[in-house]
Amino acid sequence: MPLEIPEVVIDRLPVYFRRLRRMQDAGATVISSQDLGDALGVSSAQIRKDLSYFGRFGKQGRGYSVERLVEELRLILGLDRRWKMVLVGVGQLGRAIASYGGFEPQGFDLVAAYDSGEAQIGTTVAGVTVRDARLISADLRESPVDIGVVAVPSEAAQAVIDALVEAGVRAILNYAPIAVQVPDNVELRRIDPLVSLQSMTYHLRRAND
Amino acid sequence: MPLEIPEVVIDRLPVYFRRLRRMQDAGATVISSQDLGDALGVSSAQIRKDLSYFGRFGKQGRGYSVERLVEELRLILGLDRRWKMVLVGVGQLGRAIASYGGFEPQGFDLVAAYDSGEAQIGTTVAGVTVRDARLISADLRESPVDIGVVAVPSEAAQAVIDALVEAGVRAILNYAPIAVQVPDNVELRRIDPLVSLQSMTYHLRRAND
DNA sequence: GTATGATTGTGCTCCCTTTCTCAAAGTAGG
DNA sequence: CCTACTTTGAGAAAGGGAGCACAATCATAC
Repeated sequence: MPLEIPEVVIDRLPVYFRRLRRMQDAGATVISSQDLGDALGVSSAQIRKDLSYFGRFGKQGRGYSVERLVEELRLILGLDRRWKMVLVGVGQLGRAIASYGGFEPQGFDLVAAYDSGEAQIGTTVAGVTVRDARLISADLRESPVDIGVVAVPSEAAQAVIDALVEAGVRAILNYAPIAVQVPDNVELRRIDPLVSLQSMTYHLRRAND
Repeated sequence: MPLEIPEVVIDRLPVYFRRLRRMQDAGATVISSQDLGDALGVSSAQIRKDLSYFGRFGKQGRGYSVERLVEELRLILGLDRRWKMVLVGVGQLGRAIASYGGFEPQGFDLVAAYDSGEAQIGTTVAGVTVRDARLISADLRESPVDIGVVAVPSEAAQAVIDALVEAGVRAILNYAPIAVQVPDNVELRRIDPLVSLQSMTYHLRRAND
């Protein structure tokens, strides 16, 4: 199983997982790759191939057990436990992220928040008290966390991320609109709505039909 | 120029654009593909090939004029004009999006907001008054917009997006955590932090080093 | 029990993307 | 002007992912 699994495959698994859970809630017990693919807008072959990297979960003539698949994906993705997150940057964007209610039910707990601004330090956000960003290193050495969520201005992003990595954080979710560098052993994802908008306008400009 | 340009190339252009503008602000007049690649963590060959789809902007032995390249990318991406956006869904997430100050300076104007909840209709967000979501169709027929930003609950997302597409919107930015379908001639991007987190935990689980 | 139909898992092929490579073109210094 | 160095643009090669196709397997109906 520890053979090379393409990154694109990993990125699709959460999408499958989410859809399957909805189907499970809706009472479905069995699903074919065809039907799942139709629901998600991908080909059935892709779903079968993606899943086959991890095992043989289906039955010919029948399809996949929804329950079984949900449990397998939960294990594969590491969602059978809770993960600790820290937020750095509690400006408007940071506060919105912290108060977004969608993380906690999925196993992601915000355990601390940091900022470098006098005005923010000491305030409360989503149940935690905002601490001085200079304490990141010391705090995380004492009680490690899994994921760093970065919502600071572009200029500060690289330094904040360096500090998080230095403090042992191995996964970063970057909301700052800038390209940052991390070592190979650190996972980085960026949330960048402006880039999405700007790639859509390329197509809009050409769609004079 | 209207030959087939890969989607992945388009998705990288805004990243190049943003970095080049920062370099321009910093006073840089010339940049090599090597240096730009180093700054962004991509190969110089990729940058040269990406740019070569659109023209020959560089000079051998010298590199690219930063100013020239910024202007070319601005035109390519359609950022030499302003774009009208509507927001659907003004709950916590929607309000955070609306009040995010990063869109307007880049040419994206929020011109209207909609919600289906009594409690929200009539309130104000980011300078616009929230209207009944049932008015989307009529409103947009009268004054068309370019981009729809969707921040409604998962259950409502597909219906809202169908309504926007029906009303002539050709680009959708979807914040709802669900896979939705659009016709081929409509651009769709999704902003999905939870999927990003869940693909990172796959790697975290395996990184017991 | 048998026939019919459905569906998986996977080898194979095709296509798309990235990287390699180098001739051509430009720069800089003396 | 000449030499040494830099960098682009693009053809060729390599690499990787997606879809096709089908044998194997399971379900169902009668």
